[in-house]
Amino acid sequence: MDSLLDKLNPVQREAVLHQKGPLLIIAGAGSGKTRTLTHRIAYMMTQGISPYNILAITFTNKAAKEMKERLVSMSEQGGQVWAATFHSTCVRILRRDIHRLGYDSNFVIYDAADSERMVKLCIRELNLNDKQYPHKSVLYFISQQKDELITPDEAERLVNDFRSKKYAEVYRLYQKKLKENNALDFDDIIFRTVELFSYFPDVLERYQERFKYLMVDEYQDTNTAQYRFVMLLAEKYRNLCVVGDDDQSIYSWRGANIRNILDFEKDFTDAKVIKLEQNYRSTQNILDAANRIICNNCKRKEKILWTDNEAGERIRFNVSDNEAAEGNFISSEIREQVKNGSSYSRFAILYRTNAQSRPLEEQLVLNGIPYRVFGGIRFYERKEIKDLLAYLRVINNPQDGLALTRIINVPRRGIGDASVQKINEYAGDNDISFFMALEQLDQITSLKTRLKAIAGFRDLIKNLIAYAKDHTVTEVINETLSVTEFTMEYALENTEEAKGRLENIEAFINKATEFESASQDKSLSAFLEEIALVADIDEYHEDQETVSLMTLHSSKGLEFPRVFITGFEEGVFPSIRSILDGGEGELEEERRLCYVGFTRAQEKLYITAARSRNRFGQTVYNTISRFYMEIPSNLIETKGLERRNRKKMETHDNRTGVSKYAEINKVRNSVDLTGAKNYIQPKMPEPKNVLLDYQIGDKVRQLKYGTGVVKDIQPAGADYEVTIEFPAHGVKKLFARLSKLKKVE
DNA sequence: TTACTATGGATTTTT
DNA sequence: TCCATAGTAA
Repeated sequence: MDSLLDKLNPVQREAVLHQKGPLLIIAGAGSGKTRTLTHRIAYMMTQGISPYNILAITFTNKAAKEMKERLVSMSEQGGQVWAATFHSTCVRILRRDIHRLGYDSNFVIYDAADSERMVKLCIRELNLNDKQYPHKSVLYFISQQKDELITPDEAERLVNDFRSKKYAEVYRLYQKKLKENNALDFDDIIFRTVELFSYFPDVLERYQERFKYLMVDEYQDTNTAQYRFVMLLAEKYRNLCVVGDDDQSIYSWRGANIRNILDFEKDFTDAKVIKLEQNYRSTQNILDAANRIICNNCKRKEKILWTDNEAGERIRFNVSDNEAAEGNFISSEIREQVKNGSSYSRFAILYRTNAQSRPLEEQLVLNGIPYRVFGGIRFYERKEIKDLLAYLRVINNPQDGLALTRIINVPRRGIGDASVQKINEYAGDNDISFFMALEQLDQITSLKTRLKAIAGFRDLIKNLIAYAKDHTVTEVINETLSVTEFTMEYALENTEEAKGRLENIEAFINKATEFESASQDKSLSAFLEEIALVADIDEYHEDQETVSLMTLHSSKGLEFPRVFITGFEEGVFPSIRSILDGGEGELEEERRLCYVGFTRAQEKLYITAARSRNRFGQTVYNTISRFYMEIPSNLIETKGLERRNRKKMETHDNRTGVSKYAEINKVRNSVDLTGAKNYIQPKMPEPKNVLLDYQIGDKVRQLKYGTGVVKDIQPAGADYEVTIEFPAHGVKKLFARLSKLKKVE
């Protein structure tokens, strides 16, 4: 028990010992926040507090998982603590009680793309013009309202002008449709839970009793809805500990309200406030620069990070002629250091926007540097995966009209918009769901020649639903793939892109298999739910031998020995929008983003800029980021800028410099980057054909399932599907290439 | 119904 | 430049 406290510094210890009543921990970057939180929970349990009464809320699955793992390693009861994201916590609460709000407890969760499709439908249905009412901004409006706990009725009352009224009208229709589809979007998950707590005190009380001790991580990122959720839960026992850093608030555009953390002491006048200011991550030079930059923001809680670490090297600032040269500089720097014994995984390349990754990737490819891009188009947002998921969603819940209309013509079966429209009309007239309309197809006389194709689709779905009743998720996926001939189009295409898609499908099947072996609840609905609530960054593992590329936003919470911050230019970082129409508020958020970026670096920080870069196909000339001027010159070593021009980058010079890179541009253009999002340069080229050193009847070993006997081997595209009977896990179908089967004697 | 061309818009995105 | 969308031809 004492050893728990021994591992902490005095301030951290103070936070751990304060167990009852409101507590605000301001945790600077790299100050051992997670350590403090987990120790606090572990210490609680030694003081006789039941793990059953503790709730720790995070924003990402990754943070929740990390916390759980640490707790398990620290305490026997650690595994019983409820540590989860806002969304998964609320989903669990809703599954139990949402029927009180008139929803069915097996509601589906819409992701961003589903919401977008739904908004488009609503705009069309209200006969609004997409030019005057762009779906993106309507979607943003709706999300904003929900973050602020504003219902459609209230929204309509709150706004005055005609256009905003229309926005509110779309919101109302959107909400109505979601309910008809028994669906919740991400914002609803929080909103409906707050509603549930507000309208049904008995439900609230049950959870207040259950969660007598609350902890909220990244509190600076909470929006109004999440704030209400926390306040309601904490109201009764007031054992609320929030942890955050106002300087790392970078999601205000997603509704995060920085005031939540700044006003905590007003919400709880008896709150204890603890500041963790000792940094264990970065060198003094990096910290000094970060401190100096963030000091330029006015609305913040005063704090100065310090460290016992050595001063370290100076920050390196490098200006190149164009973005190709920028990428090349980074690549040679990495190559040089790896040659001297460093490893790829020690490097991260950060940028403001995802679009910046491509020219960087090109240079990495040219230099043979293995890398991995995080974010961008997510795995579950890829077309082929979304299509396959839509099938699963329909099988799970045929009332899911959005999913149903997505796949009705995938792969092509000659059912176009016109037919869908007619079915929709019939469904609307008779007040039934799309699927019900399919059941009564014969009544829809207008369909004529298309009737047969549609009936075929309907029967296909019905068969799959029946099949799913007594088969596992993986089997259902395989069955779906085979009866729909889903992969046929891709297999025939035989392009790099199509190959990538097939690989994604394989990877998806593997995810399903993984799910089945890891999860308690192996049902299809549990699988879909898990998928709905994961992000790509959750997949980040330190052990991959690759350089990591990601946006500055995605990098929050991570650390790397060596960090490159790229595109350090006016209009790129800070972004053009924050300069043009943002006002000081948005610029301050950019500055916080810069602070986040700097504090990711442990040993060495590089900042790079390019004099010119391509923007939407046109060359633009940027000046150096204003943030550069905020770094004291003794902390930074600058290359590529004339001394007299340090304050202001030239605008028209150096067009000649481009020719220096003409050579490399030629090579660059010949590099095929299709599907290179997750490009990992293989050390040895992988064999095109899968060589199998086992046959039917052989005993093989697989990482997860152990040993089993091969029952069948079937070709599947460029791969083989191997059926194996495992004594401990039953019969599994695995892809040879991905499941790494080894023959055992 | 689909396959083509023209047009205009384009941050960040924990779930 | 890349992408989604709208309009048109077949």
